[in-house]
Amino acid sequence: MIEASVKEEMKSIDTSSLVDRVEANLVGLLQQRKLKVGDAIPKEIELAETLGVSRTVIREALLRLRVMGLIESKKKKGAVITSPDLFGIIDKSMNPYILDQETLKDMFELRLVLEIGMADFIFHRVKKEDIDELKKIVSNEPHETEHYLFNIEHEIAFHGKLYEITGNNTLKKFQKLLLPIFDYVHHSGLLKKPANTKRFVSHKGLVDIIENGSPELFRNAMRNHLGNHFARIFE
Amino acid sequence: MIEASVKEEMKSIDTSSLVDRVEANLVGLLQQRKLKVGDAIPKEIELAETLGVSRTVIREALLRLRVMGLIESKKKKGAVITSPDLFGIIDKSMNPYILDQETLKDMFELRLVLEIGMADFIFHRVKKEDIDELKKIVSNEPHETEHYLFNIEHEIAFHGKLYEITGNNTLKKFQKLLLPIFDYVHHSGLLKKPANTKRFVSHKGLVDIIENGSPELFRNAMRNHLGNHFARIFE
DNA sequence: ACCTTCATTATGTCATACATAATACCTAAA
DNA sequence: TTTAGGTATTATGTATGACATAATGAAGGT
Repeated sequence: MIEASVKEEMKSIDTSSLVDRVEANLVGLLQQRKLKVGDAIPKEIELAETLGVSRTVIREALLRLRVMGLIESKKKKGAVITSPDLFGIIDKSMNPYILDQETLKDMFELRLVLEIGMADFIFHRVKKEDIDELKKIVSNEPHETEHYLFNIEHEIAFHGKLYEITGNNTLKKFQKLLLPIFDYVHHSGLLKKPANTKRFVSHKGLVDIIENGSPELFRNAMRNHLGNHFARIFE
Repeated sequence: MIEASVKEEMKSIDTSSLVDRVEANLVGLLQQRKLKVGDAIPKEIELAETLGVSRTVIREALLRLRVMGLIESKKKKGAVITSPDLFGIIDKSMNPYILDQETLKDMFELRLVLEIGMADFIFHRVKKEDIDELKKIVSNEPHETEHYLFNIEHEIAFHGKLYEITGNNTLKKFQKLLLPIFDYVHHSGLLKKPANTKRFVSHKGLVDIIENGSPELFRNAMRNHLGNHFARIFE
Protein backbone atom coordinates (compact mmCIF):
# COMPACT_ATOMS: atom_id res chain seq x y z
CA MET A 1 0.00 0.00 0.00
CA ILE A 2 1.27 3.41 -0.86
CA GLU A 3 0.98 6.14 1.68
CA ALA A 4 -1.13 9.16 0.96
CA SER A 5 1.78 11.55 1.28
CA VAL A 6 3.76 9.60 -1.25
CA LYS A 7 0.83 9.55 -3.61
CA GLU A 8 0.64 13.26 -3.24
CA GLU A 9 4.19 13.58 -4.46
CA MET A 10 3.69 11.19 -7.30
CA LYS A 11 1.04 13.05 -9.11
CA SER A 12 3.38 15.94 -9.60
CA ILE A 13 5.28 14.18 -12.37
CA ASP A 14 5.09 16.08 -15.59
CA THR A 15 2.78 14.17 -17.86
CA SER A 16 2.27 17.04 -20.25
CA SER A 17 3.31 16.79 -23.83
CA LEU A 18 5.81 18.99 -25.58
CA VAL A 19 3.08 20.97 -27.22
CA ASP A 20 1.40 21.48 -23.89
CA ARG A 21 4.48 23.10 -22.50
CA VAL A 22 5.10 25.26 -25.50
CA GLU A 23 1.50 26.39 -25.39
CA ALA A 24 1.77 27.23 -21.71
CA ASN A 25 4.95 29.11 -22.48
CA LEU A 26 3.28 31.23 -25.13
CA VAL A 27 0.17 31.87 -23.09
CA GLY A 28 2.49 32.91 -20.30
CA LEU A 29 3.92 35.58 -22.54
CA LEU A 30 0.46 36.96 -23.14
CA GLN A 31 -0.40 36.97 -19.47
CA GLN A 32 2.73 38.85 -18.56
CA ARG A 33 1.68 41.50 -21.00
CA LYS A 34 4.95 41.14 -22.79
CA LEU A 35 2.77 41.22 -25.83
CA LYS A 36 -0.16 43.52 -26.41
CA VAL A 37 -3.06 43.16 -28.77
CA GLY A 38 -1.88 43.86 -32.27
CA ASP A 39 1.69 42.86 -31.60
CA ALA A 40 3.21 40.27 -33.87
CA ILE A 41 4.71 37.20 -32.31
CA PRO A 42 7.97 35.71 -33.59
CA LYS A 43 8.00 33.58 -36.72
CA GLU A 44 7.44 29.87 -36.37
CA ILE A 45 11.01 29.06 -37.28
CA GLU A 46 12.43 31.54 -34.82
CA LEU A 47 10.22 30.17 -32.08
CA ALA A 48 11.29 26.67 -32.96
CA GLU A 49 14.94 27.59 -32.69
CA THR A 50 14.50 29.65 -29.54
CA LEU A 51 12.59 26.96 -27.71
CA GLY A 52 14.58 24.12 -29.17
CA VAL A 53 11.69 22.16 -30.63
CA SER A 54 10.56 21.36 -34.10
CA ARG A 55 8.39 23.62 -36.16
CA THR A 56 5.71 20.96 -36.03
CA VAL A 57 5.31 21.45 -32.31
CA ILE A 58 5.33 25.21 -32.62
CA ARG A 59 2.69 25.09 -35.29
CA GLU A 60 0.46 22.90 -33.20
CA ALA A 61 0.81 25.17 -30.17
CA LEU A 62 0.07 28.23 -32.28
CA LEU A 63 -2.88 26.49 -33.81
CA ARG A 64 -4.33 25.93 -30.38
CA LEU A 65 -4.01 29.59 -29.58
CA ARG A 66 -5.64 30.37 -32.88
CA VAL A 67 -8.59 28.11 -32.20
CA MET A 68 -8.91 29.72 -28.79
CA GLY A 69 -8.99 33.07 -30.49
CA LEU A 70 -5.85 34.44 -28.91
CA ILE A 71 -3.97 35.01 -32.14
CA GLU A 72 -4.61 35.34 -35.83
CA SER A 73 -2.10 34.34 -38.44
CA LYS A 74 -1.77 35.83 -41.87
CA LYS A 75 0.35 34.53 -44.63
CA LYS A 76 3.28 36.81 -44.77
CA LYS A 77 2.65 38.94 -41.73
CA GLY A 78 3.08 36.20 -39.17
CA ALA A 79 0.76 35.87 -36.22
CA VAL A 80 -0.62 38.78 -34.25
CA ILE A 81 -2.24 38.92 -30.84
CA THR A 82 -5.98 39.42 -30.89
CA SER A 83 -8.43 40.14 -28.16
CA PRO A 84 -10.23 36.84 -27.78
CA ASP A 85 -13.89 36.77 -28.56
CA LEU A 86 -15.06 34.29 -25.98
CA PHE A 87 -18.29 33.32 -27.54
CA GLY A 88 -17.02 33.44 -31.04
CA ILE A 89 -14.82 30.61 -29.97
CA ILE A 90 -17.51 28.22 -28.94
CA ASP A 91 -19.72 29.30 -31.77
CA LYS A 92 -18.70 26.34 -33.88
CA SER A 93 -19.07 23.66 -31.29
CA MET A 94 -22.28 25.29 -30.14
CA ASN A 95 -24.41 23.22 -32.39
CA PRO A 96 -27.76 21.77 -31.38
CA TYR A 97 -26.99 18.60 -33.22
CA ILE A 98 -23.77 18.02 -31.36
CA LEU A 99 -24.65 18.98 -27.83
CA ASP A 100 -26.27 16.44 -25.58
CA GLN A 101 -29.83 16.87 -24.42
CA GLU A 102 -28.91 17.75 -20.87
CA THR A 103 -26.81 20.69 -22.01
CA LEU A 104 -29.46 21.78 -24.47
CA LYS A 105 -32.01 21.92 -21.69
CA ASP A 106 -29.56 23.84 -19.53
CA MET A 107 -29.12 26.38 -22.27
CA PHE A 108 -32.82 26.77 -22.67
CA GLU A 109 -33.07 27.56 -18.99
CA LEU A 110 -30.11 29.87 -19.15
CA ARG A 111 -31.96 32.18 -21.46
CA LEU A 112 -34.79 32.52 -19.01
CA VAL A 113 -32.35 33.31 -16.23
CA LEU A 114 -30.67 35.99 -18.28
CA GLU A 115 -33.78 37.81 -19.38
CA ILE A 116 -35.18 38.03 -15.91
CA GLY A 117 -31.89 38.93 -14.32
CA MET A 118 -30.91 41.72 -16.65
CA ALA A 119 -33.66 44.09 -15.55
CA ASP A 120 -31.43 46.50 -13.67
CA PHE A 121 -29.11 46.96 -16.60
CA ILE A 122 -31.99 47.66 -18.92
CA PHE A 123 -33.37 50.31 -16.63
CA HIS A 124 -30.05 51.93 -15.95
CA ARG A 125 -29.00 52.18 -19.56
CA VAL A 126 -32.16 52.51 -21.59
CA LYS A 127 -32.49 55.64 -23.69
CA LYS A 128 -35.49 57.34 -25.13
CA GLU A 129 -34.63 56.12 -28.62
CA ASP A 130 -34.54 52.56 -27.36
CA ILE A 131 -38.07 52.82 -26.05
CA ASP A 132 -39.18 54.32 -29.34
CA GLU A 133 -37.65 51.44 -31.19
CA LEU A 134 -39.23 48.90 -28.88
CA LYS A 135 -42.60 50.48 -29.50
CA LYS A 136 -42.01 50.31 -33.20
CA ILE A 137 -41.12 46.65 -32.99
CA VAL A 138 -44.25 45.93 -30.99
CA SER A 139 -46.43 47.85 -33.39
CA ASN A 140 -45.19 45.69 -36.22
CA GLU A 141 -46.36 42.56 -34.49
CA PRO A 142 -49.69 40.91 -35.28
CA HIS A 143 -52.60 42.51 -33.52
CA GLU A 144 -53.76 39.62 -31.40
CA THR A 145 -50.41 39.84 -29.69
CA GLU A 146 -51.75 38.27 -26.53
CA HIS A 147 -52.73 35.03 -28.17
CA TYR A 148 -50.62 34.65 -31.23
CA LEU A 149 -48.62 31.51 -31.57
CA PHE A 150 -44.95 31.84 -30.86
CA ASN A 151 -43.47 33.78 -33.76
CA ILE A 152 -39.74 33.37 -33.83
CA GLU A 153 -38.93 36.48 -35.83
CA HIS A 154 -40.84 38.89 -33.68
CA GLU A 155 -39.50 37.24 -30.59
CA ILE A 156 -35.94 37.71 -31.75
CA ALA A 157 -36.51 41.30 -32.75
CA PHE A 158 -38.04 42.23 -29.44
CA HIS A 159 -35.92 40.26 -27.04
CA GLY A 160 -32.77 40.92 -29.01
CA LYS A 161 -33.37 44.62 -28.59
CA LEU A 162 -33.64 44.13 -24.84
CA TYR A 163 -30.23 42.50 -24.73
CA GLU A 164 -28.88 45.36 -26.77
CA ILE A 165 -30.21 47.90 -24.31
CA THR A 166 -28.25 46.32 -21.48
CA GLY A 167 -25.12 47.70 -23.10
CA ASN A 168 -23.38 44.48 -22.27
CA ASN A 169 -21.79 43.20 -25.43
CA THR A 170 -20.81 39.86 -24.01
CA LEU A 171 -24.37 39.32 -22.93
CA LYS A 172 -25.58 40.19 -26.38
CA LYS A 173 -23.20 37.76 -28.00
CA PHE A 174 -24.28 35.15 -25.57
CA GLN A 175 -27.84 35.60 -26.62
CA LYS A 176 -26.94 35.29 -30.27
CA LEU A 177 -25.32 32.05 -29.40
CA LEU A 178 -28.32 30.84 -27.46
CA LEU A 179 -30.82 31.62 -30.19
CA PRO A 180 -30.45 28.52 -32.35
CA ILE A 181 -30.35 26.37 -29.25
CA PHE A 182 -33.50 27.89 -27.93
CA ASP A 183 -35.27 27.48 -31.20
CA TYR A 184 -34.17 23.89 -31.46
CA VAL A 185 -35.27 22.97 -27.96
CA HIS A 186 -38.51 24.79 -28.43
CA HIS A 187 -39.45 22.72 -31.43
CA SER A 188 -37.87 19.43 -30.56
CA GLY A 189 -39.55 16.94 -28.30
CA LEU A 190 -37.17 17.66 -25.48
CA LEU A 191 -39.75 19.43 -23.40
CA LYS A 192 -42.75 17.32 -22.64
CA LYS A 193 -45.52 19.81 -22.27
CA PRO A 194 -46.59 21.40 -25.56
CA ALA A 195 -46.23 25.11 -25.95
CA ASN A 196 -49.21 27.01 -24.74
CA THR A 197 -50.45 30.02 -26.65
CA LYS A 198 -51.71 31.71 -23.54
CA ARG A 199 -49.58 34.59 -22.40
CA PHE A 200 -50.14 36.99 -19.57
CA VAL A 201 -47.81 39.93 -20.03
CA SER A 202 -47.34 40.97 -23.64
CA HIS A 203 -44.39 42.66 -25.26
CA LYS A 204 -46.33 45.88 -25.09
CA GLY A 205 -46.80 45.38 -21.39
CA LEU A 206 -43.07 44.99 -20.94
CA VAL A 207 -42.38 48.19 -22.82
CA ASP A 208 -44.83 50.06 -20.64
CA ILE A 209 -43.00 48.87 -17.58
CA ILE A 210 -39.62 49.87 -18.98
CA GLU A 211 -41.02 53.31 -19.60
CA ASN A 212 -42.90 53.86 -16.37
CA GLY A 213 -42.05 51.01 -14.02
CA SER A 214 -39.12 49.69 -12.07
CA PRO A 215 -36.64 46.79 -12.28
CA GLU A 216 -38.65 44.94 -9.67
CA LEU A 217 -41.82 45.22 -11.70
CA PHE A 218 -39.98 44.28 -14.85
CA ARG A 219 -38.52 41.11 -13.39
CA ASN A 220 -41.91 39.86 -12.33
CA ALA A 221 -43.46 40.87 -15.61
CA MET A 222 -40.75 39.11 -17.58
CA ARG A 223 -41.15 36.03 -15.42
CA ASN A 224 -44.79 36.16 -16.29
CA HIS A 225 -44.12 36.79 -19.95
CA LEU A 226 -41.91 33.71 -20.07
CA GLY A 227 -44.47 31.73 -18.13
CA ASN A 228 -45.10 29.25 -20.88
CA HIS A 229 -41.47 28.32 -21.15
CA PHE A 230 -41.23 27.88 -17.42
CA ALA A 231 -44.35 25.78 -17.43
CA ARG A 232 -42.85 23.47 -20.01
CA ILE A 233 -39.78 23.00 -17.86
CA PHE A 234 -41.49 22.67 -14.51
CA GLU A 235 -44.39 20.68 -15.88
CA MET B 1 -17.39 48.91 -62.22
CA ILE B 2 -18.69 45.53 -61.29
CA GLU B 3 -22.41 44.97 -61.07
CA ALA B 4 -23.96 43.96 -57.78
CA SER B 5 -25.29 40.72 -59.18
CA VAL B 6 -21.86 39.76 -60.39
CA LYS B 7 -20.37 40.59 -57.04
CA GLU B 8 -22.95 38.37 -55.48
CA GLU B 9 -21.69 35.49 -57.55
CA MET B 10 -18.10 36.23 -56.85
CA LYS B 11 -18.18 35.88 -53.15
CA SER B 12 -19.17 32.28 -53.53
CA ILE B 13 -15.66 31.28 -54.52
CA ASP B 14 -14.21 28.89 -52.05
CA THR B 15 -11.59 30.78 -50.12
CA SER B 16 -11.40 28.23 -47.34
CA SER B 17 -8.22 26.36 -46.73
CA LEU B 18 -7.80 22.64 -47.02
CA VAL B 19 -7.97 22.20 -43.30
CA ASP B 20 -11.16 24.24 -43.19
CA ARG B 21 -12.84 21.89 -45.55
CA VAL B 22 -11.63 18.77 -43.81
CA GLU B 23 -12.81 20.19 -40.52
CA ALA B 24 -16.21 21.00 -41.95
CA ASN B 25 -16.35 17.51 -43.33
CA LEU B 26 -15.67 15.94 -39.97
CA VAL B 27 -18.03 18.22 -38.09
CA GLY B 28 -20.62 17.34 -40.66
CA LEU B 29 -20.27 13.71 -39.73
CA LEU B 30 -20.98 14.54 -36.12
CA GLN B 31 -24.00 16.63 -36.99
CA GLN B 32 -25.50 13.89 -39.08
CA ARG B 33 -25.23 11.64 -36.08
CA LYS B 34 -23.20 9.21 -38.11
CA LEU B 35 -21.02 9.12 -35.04
CA LYS B 36 -22.24 8.98 -31.49
CA VAL B 37 -20.46 9.92 -28.31
CA GLY B 38 -17.92 7.28 -27.49
CA ASP B 39 -17.49 6.16 -31.05
CA ALA B 40 -13.98 6.08 -32.38
CA ILE B 41 -13.24 7.95 -35.54
CA PRO B 42 -10.97 6.51 -38.24
CA LYS B 43 -7.21 6.63 -37.83
CA GLU B 44 -5.39 9.65 -39.10
CA ILE B 45 -3.75 7.73 -41.92
CA GLU B 46 -7.02 6.22 -43.05
CA LEU B 47 -8.66 9.63 -43.04
CA ALA B 48 -5.76 11.04 -44.99
CA GLU B 49 -6.11 8.35 -47.63
CA THR B 50 -9.89 8.54 -47.74
CA LEU B 51 -9.98 12.29 -48.15
CA GLY B 52 -6.89 12.44 -50.31
CA VAL B 53 -4.91 14.87 -48.20
CA SER B 54 -1.78 14.63 -46.15
CA ARG B 55 -1.74 13.46 -42.59
CA THR B 56 -0.62 16.95 -41.58
CA VAL B 57 -3.89 18.41 -42.68
CA ILE B 58 -5.88 15.69 -40.99
CA ARG B 59 -3.98 16.21 -37.78
CA GLU B 60 -4.62 19.91 -37.86
CA ALA B 61 -8.32 19.44 -38.45
CA LEU B 62 -8.51 16.89 -35.65
CA LEU B 63 -6.61 19.22 -33.41
CA ARG B 64 -9.22 21.87 -33.94
CA LEU B 65 -11.96 19.49 -32.97
CA ARG B 66 -9.93 18.52 -29.95
CA VAL B 67 -9.49 22.12 -28.84
CA MET B 68 -13.20 22.63 -29.31
CA GLY B 69 -13.80 19.66 -27.10
CA LEU B 70 -15.53 17.52 -29.71
CA ILE B 71 -13.06 14.68 -29.62
CA GLU B 72 -10.37 13.25 -27.41
CA SER B 73 -7.40 11.38 -28.75
CA LYS B 74 -5.51 8.71 -26.90
CA LYS B 75 -2.28 7.20 -27.97
CA LYS B 76 -3.19 3.83 -29.27
CA LYS B 77 -6.94 4.06 -29.15
CA GLY B 78 -7.31 6.73 -31.75
CA ALA B 79 -9.75 9.57 -31.32
CA VAL B 80 -13.21 9.20 -29.81
CA ILE B 81 -16.19 11.49 -29.89
CA THR B 82 -16.87 13.29 -26.66
CA SER B 83 -19.79 15.35 -25.55
CA PRO B 84 -18.36 18.84 -25.71
CA ASP B 85 -18.04 20.68 -22.46
CA LEU B 86 -18.80 24.16 -23.65
CA PHE B 87 -17.27 26.06 -20.83
CA GLY B 88 -14.39 23.73 -20.38
CA ILE B 89 -13.46 24.86 -23.83
CA ILE B 90 -13.09 28.52 -23.11
CA ASP B 91 -11.63 27.82 -19.71
CA LYS B 92 -8.13 28.35 -20.98
CA SER B 93 -8.66 31.53 -22.89
CA MET B 94 -10.83 32.78 -20.08
CA ASN B 95 -7.97 34.45 -18.33
CA PRO B 96 -8.27 37.82 -16.63
CA TYR B 97 -4.87 38.82 -17.86
CA ILE B 98 -5.73 38.17 -21.46
CA LEU B 99 -9.25 39.48 -21.75
CA ASP B 100 -9.75 43.13 -22.44
CA GLN B 101 -11.28 45.39 -19.83
CA GLU B 102 -14.58 45.76 -21.59
CA THR B 103 -15.16 42.03 -21.59
CA LEU B 104 -14.03 41.74 -18.00
CA LYS B 105 -16.59 44.30 -16.97
CA ASP B 106 -19.25 42.49 -18.99
CA MET B 107 -18.43 39.30 -17.17
CA PHE B 108 -18.68 40.98 -13.84
CA GLU B 109 -22.14 42.17 -14.74
CA LEU B 110 -23.09 38.79 -16.09
CA ARG B 111 -22.69 37.25 -12.68
CA LEU B 112 -25.13 39.71 -11.20
CA VAL B 113 -27.63 38.96 -13.93
CA LEU B 114 -27.38 35.24 -13.34
CA GLU B 115 -27.79 35.30 -9.60
CA ILE B 116 -30.86 37.45 -9.73
CA GLY B 117 -32.39 35.62 -12.64
CA MET B 118 -32.03 32.11 -11.31
CA ALA B 119 -34.52 32.51 -8.49
CA ASP B 120 -37.24 30.38 -9.99
CA PHE B 121 -34.92 27.46 -10.53
CA ILE B 122 -33.69 27.63 -6.98
CA PHE B 123 -37.20 27.57 -5.61
CA HIS B 124 -38.40 24.84 -7.88
CA ARG B 125 -35.51 22.50 -7.20
CA VAL B 126 -34.34 23.22 -3.71
CA LYS B 127 -34.49 20.32 -1.25
CA LYS B 128 -34.57 20.24 2.48
CA GLU B 129 -30.94 19.10 2.62
CA ASP B 130 -29.90 22.07 0.54
CA ILE B 131 -31.41 24.48 2.99
CA ASP B 132 -29.72 22.67 5.83
CA GLU B 133 -26.41 22.97 4.06
CA LEU B 134 -26.96 26.64 3.36
CA LYS B 135 -27.67 27.22 7.01
CA LYS B 136 -24.49 25.40 7.93
CA ILE B 137 -22.49 27.52 5.54
CA VAL B 138 -23.97 30.68 6.97
CA SER B 139 -23.31 29.58 10.53
CA ASN B 140 -19.64 29.13 9.69
CA GLU B 141 -19.35 32.72 8.59
CA PRO B 142 -18.03 35.43 10.91
CA HIS B 143 -20.64 36.77 13.30
CA GLU B 144 -20.77 40.33 12.14
CA THR B 145 -22.02 39.00 8.89
CA GLU B 146 -23.87 42.16 8.08
CA HIS B 147 -20.79 44.32 8.08
CA TYR B 148 -17.85 42.07 7.43
CA LEU B 149 -15.60 42.96 4.60
CA PHE B 150 -16.03 40.92 1.47
CA ASN B 151 -14.63 37.48 2.23
CA ILE B 152 -14.03 35.61 -0.95
CA GLU B 153 -14.12 32.11 0.49
CA HIS B 154 -17.42 32.44 2.23
CA GLU B 155 -18.85 34.17 -0.78
CA ILE B 156 -17.87 31.30 -3.01
CA ALA B 157 -19.17 28.70 -0.60
CA PHE B 158 -22.54 30.35 -0.29
CA HIS B 159 -23.18 31.53 -3.80
CA GLY B 160 -21.67 28.40 -5.28
CA LYS B 161 -24.22 26.37 -3.38
CA LEU B 162 -27.00 28.48 -4.84
CA TYR B 163 -25.84 27.69 -8.36
CA GLU B 164 -25.72 24.05 -7.41
CA ILE B 165 -29.31 24.11 -6.20
CA THR B 166 -30.52 25.30 -9.59
CA GLY B 167 -29.73 21.84 -10.89
CA ASN B 168 -28.39 23.43 -14.03
CA ASN B 169 -24.95 22.03 -14.61
CA THR B 170 -24.09 24.41 -17.40
CA LEU B 171 -24.97 27.31 -15.18
CA LYS B 172 -22.78 25.91 -12.44
CA LYS B 173 -19.84 25.53 -14.79
CA PHE B 174 -20.41 29.01 -16.01
CA GLN B 175 -20.13 30.30 -12.50
CA LYS B 176 -16.91 28.42 -11.91
CA LEU B 177 -15.60 30.13 -14.97
CA LEU B 178 -16.74 33.52 -13.83
CA LEU B 179 -15.19 33.24 -10.40
CA PRO B 180 -11.61 34.27 -11.17
CA ILE B 181 -12.87 37.04 -13.40
CA PHE B 182 -15.12 38.35 -10.71
CA ASP B 183 -12.36 38.26 -8.15
CA TYR B 184 -10.00 40.02 -10.50
CA VAL B 185 -12.41 42.80 -11.39
CA HIS B 186 -13.37 43.19 -7.78
CA HIS B 187 -9.81 43.87 -6.72
CA SER B 188 -8.47 45.63 -9.78
CA GLY B 189 -9.04 49.29 -10.36
CA LEU B 190 -11.51 48.60 -13.12
CA LEU B 191 -14.48 49.76 -11.09
CA LYS B 192 -14.14 53.30 -9.87
CA LYS B 193 -16.10 53.35 -6.69
CA PRO B 194 -14.46 51.44 -3.85
CA ALA B 195 -16.23 48.46 -2.35
CA ASN B 196 -18.59 49.38 0.41
CA THR B 197 -18.87 47.18 3.45
CA LYS B 198 -22.48 48.04 4.01
CA ARG B 199 -24.90 45.35 3.06
CA PHE B 200 -28.61 45.21 3.42
CA VAL B 201 -29.72 41.64 2.98
CA SER B 202 -27.34 39.09 4.45
CA HIS B 203 -26.74 35.51 3.43
CA LYS B 204 -28.90 34.47 6.32
CA GLY B 205 -31.67 36.69 5.05
CA LEU B 206 -31.48 34.99 1.65
CA VAL B 207 -31.73 31.56 3.21
CA ASP B 208 -34.79 32.62 5.15
CA ILE B 209 -36.43 33.71 1.96
CA ILE B 210 -35.59 30.49 0.18
CA GLU B 211 -37.20 28.62 3.05
CA ASN B 212 -40.29 30.71 3.54
CA GLY B 213 -40.50 33.21 0.71
CA SER B 214 -41.06 33.29 -3.02
CA PRO B 215 -38.99 33.77 -6.19
CA GLU B 216 -40.23 37.34 -6.38
CA LEU B 217 -39.01 38.11 -2.88
CA PHE B 218 -35.76 36.35 -3.53
CA ARG B 219 -34.98 38.32 -6.66
CA ASN B 220 -35.41 41.61 -4.87
CA ALA B 221 -33.46 40.39 -1.89
CA MET B 222 -30.62 39.19 -4.07
CA ARG B 223 -30.63 42.48 -5.92
CA ASN B 224 -30.32 44.13 -2.56
CA HIS B 225 -27.66 41.73 -1.41
CA LEU B 226 -25.59 42.53 -4.47
CA GLY B 227 -26.24 46.21 -4.02
CA ASN B 228 -22.63 47.12 -3.49
CA HIS B 229 -21.57 45.56 -6.73
CA PHE B 230 -24.31 47.33 -8.59
CA ALA B 231 -23.37 50.59 -6.96
CA ARG B 232 -19.80 50.21 -8.16
CA ILE B 233 -21.00 49.70 -11.69
CA PHE B 234 -23.69 52.34 -11.77
CA GLU B 235 -21.69 54.82 -9.72
C1' DA C 1 2.62 59.45 -60.50
C1' DC C 2 0.59 54.99 -61.58
C1' DC C 3 0.49 50.37 -62.80
C1' DT C 4 2.88 46.01 -63.49
C1' DT C 5 6.15 42.63 -62.43
C1' DC C 6 9.04 40.15 -59.67
C1' DA C 7 11.67 38.74 -55.64
C1' DT C 8 11.06 37.92 -50.85
C1' DT C 9 9.15 36.01 -46.84
C1' DA C 10 6.25 33.49 -43.59
C1' DT C 11 2.59 30.48 -43.37
C1' DG C 12 0.24 26.31 -45.53
C1' DT C 13 0.76 21.61 -47.26
C1' DC C 14 3.18 17.34 -48.24
C1' DA C 15 6.11 13.24 -47.41
C1' DT C 16 8.84 10.33 -44.55
C1' DA C 17 10.99 8.66 -40.61
C1' DC C 18 11.31 7.71 -35.90
C1' DA C 19 9.72 8.17 -30.72
C1' DT C 20 6.40 7.08 -27.40
C1' DA C 21 2.65 5.17 -25.02
C1' DA C 22 -1.26 2.13 -24.74
C1' DT C 23 -3.11 -2.21 -25.87
C1' DA C 24 -3.25 -7.06 -26.80
C1' DC C 25 -1.00 -11.13 -27.08
C1' DC C 26 2.01 -14.51 -25.49
C1' DT C 27 5.11 -16.76 -22.45
C1' DA C 28 6.86 -18.46 -18.08
C1' DA C 29 6.32 -19.21 -13.24
C1' DA C 30 3.20 -20.37 -9.22
C1' DT D 1 -4.96 -23.29 -14.74
C1' DT D 2 -4.13 -18.91 -13.49
C1' DT D 3 -1.54 -14.85 -13.30
C1' DA D 4 2.39 -11.86 -13.53
C1' DG D 5 5.39 -9.99 -16.68
C1' DG D 6 7.47 -9.22 -20.91
C1' DT D 7 7.04 -8.34 -25.93
C1' DA D 8 4.97 -7.09 -30.33
C1' DT D 9 1.86 -4.14 -32.38
C1' DT D 10 -0.40 0.01 -33.40
C1' DA D 11 -1.84 4.84 -33.55
C1' DT D 12 -0.61 9.17 -32.03
C1' DG D 13 3.34 12.45 -31.05
C1' DT D 14 7.60 14.69 -32.75
C1' DA D 15 11.28 15.81 -36.05
C1' DT D 16 13.03 17.10 -40.50
C1' DG D 17 13.23 18.76 -45.09
C1' DA D 18 10.94 20.17 -49.14
C1' DC D 19 7.78 22.71 -51.90
C1' DA D 20 3.21 25.55 -52.60
C1' DT D 21 0.89 29.69 -51.86
C1' DA D 22 -0.25 34.24 -50.74
C1' DA D 23 0.91 38.79 -49.01
C1' DT D 24 4.20 42.39 -49.01
C1' DG D 25 7.21 45.67 -50.84
C1' DA D 26 10.53 47.13 -54.03
C1' DA D 27 12.05 47.65 -58.74
C1' DG D 28 11.09 48.88 -63.25
C1' DG D 29 8.45 50.36 -67.23
C1' DT D 30 4.71 53.45 -69.17
